[in-house]
Amino acid sequence: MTVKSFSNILSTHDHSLPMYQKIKEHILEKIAKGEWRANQKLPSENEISAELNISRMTVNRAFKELTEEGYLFREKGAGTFVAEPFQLIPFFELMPISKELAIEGNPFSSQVLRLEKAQDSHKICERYFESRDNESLFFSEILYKNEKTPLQYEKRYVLTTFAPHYLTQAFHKACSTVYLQTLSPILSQKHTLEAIIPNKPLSQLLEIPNTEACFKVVEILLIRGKIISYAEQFYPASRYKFHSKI
Amino acid sequence: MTVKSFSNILSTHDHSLPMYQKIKEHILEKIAKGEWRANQKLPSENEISAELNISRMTVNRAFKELTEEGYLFREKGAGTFVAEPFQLIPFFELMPISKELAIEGNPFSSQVLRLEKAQDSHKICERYFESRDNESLFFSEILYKNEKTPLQYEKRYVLTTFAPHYLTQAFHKACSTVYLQTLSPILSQKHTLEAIIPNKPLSQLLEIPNTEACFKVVEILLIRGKIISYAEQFYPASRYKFHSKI
DNA sequence: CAGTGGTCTAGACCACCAC
DNA sequence: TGGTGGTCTAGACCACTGG
Repeated sequence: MTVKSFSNILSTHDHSLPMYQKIKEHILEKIAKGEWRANQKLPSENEISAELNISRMTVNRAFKELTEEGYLFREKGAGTFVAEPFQLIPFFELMPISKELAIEGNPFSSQVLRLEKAQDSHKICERYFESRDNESLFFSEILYKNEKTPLQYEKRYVLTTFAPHYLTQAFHKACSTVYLQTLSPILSQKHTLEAIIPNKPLSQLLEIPNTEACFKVVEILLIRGKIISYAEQFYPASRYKFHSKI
Repeated sequence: MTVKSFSNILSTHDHSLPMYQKIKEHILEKIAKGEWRANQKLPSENEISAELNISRMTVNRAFKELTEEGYLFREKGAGTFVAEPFQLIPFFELMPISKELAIEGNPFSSQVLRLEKAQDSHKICERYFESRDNESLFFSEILYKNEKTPLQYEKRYVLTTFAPHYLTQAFHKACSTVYLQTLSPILSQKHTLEAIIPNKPLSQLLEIPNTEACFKVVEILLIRGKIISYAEQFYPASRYKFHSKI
């Protein structure tokens, strides 16, 4: 790649934008115009820094950011390449139930059905916590309502060591998810979304006919990869829809 | 801030991790432990680089990345501070079915059940296209399979003016969504996700017992706000789960 | 004013890759 | 083996902030 692809970049003495920004925009323009196509190799950091008479670190910053933004990909020892154009992938947000109702300004109430030390913690640890230790667990069953309409039934296990005061909570202002999130700033989480047909007790709890489906959300909370809570949440599908963002 | 907050970082000669990573983790740990709280000021880049006897650029990279990740915020001329803990809102991606199977390296086949000019376009325009004009529409019914297992049933209406060659497509390599996306670079889209219990014809098509729920996705494709396609897609819930990307 | 972060330089060493 | 990107250094100048 000996072609001078960057020579028409504005002079180094134009300080309206930082140099790495100018490089980024120049590259994006080439890609947008189709001048550089997917999987095509870009000039190396050394070539560009030599051509523009700037430091390699500056070129590196431009390349690194464009890579993080998904426009390029890099291979150690090989080079930097134009990435495949990406598609708009729609996604659905899932907010904690209390947060969601609060945002919409709806009243929120919770009915604690059970809140106790778990009996069969050994089995639960093995099944849901990926742990062979018999760790001590709390168990809760909560029904969250919008005004008087059930919106979510949740059963949850929590490590007692993580949330020692869990049993004293009323979950009046915040749902269990939000409560646990406040306990640690470094909580991470995984969710799985399924669709199910509720069994009879569940449909009675949620006050829906058993001809109606439910969303089932499995929520796993982790700290540095260790599971500290496992929950299953059920939403009546008639009262809950996901709308895509983007 | 004269306290030596970083002195217990592993020696510079430990090359198991890049230095900026070690700094990042050290900072995250302090935040996690509550040692540094929200809005608290961190030592400056200069202080840390002096204390650890490393370059300021290395500290800068750690700070910059933690800021991009939302853990810190910075103010020019003032300093670097711990950010408010943020809530992780999980979201679920919905990829076009052919793209999803391609990524997972699965075989993909499609069975076109119907592909024709729509009969009752006037009603359809009014109901789904927010249009009182009687615009000409194509109609398709397609069953997408992974190997021989049905994965998605889709019915779709498309403006004939947008996709004049729609009837000649076989949808062997790309599903209808991807085909339509290739026709215009400025397509936007809206999706709605519901859970339903399938009726008998649908459960037969998808080859599932009628005790099993389905995801129903409504996909609306638009160009500059004008709807050009309306589709309903049904996924058997037993064969399809959404996993959150945080 | 002194200190801060934002940017940039002109080198350097390394692991990795293609040849 | 020579080129690539990943990382790091020891300086530097600037605009901006706070006291």
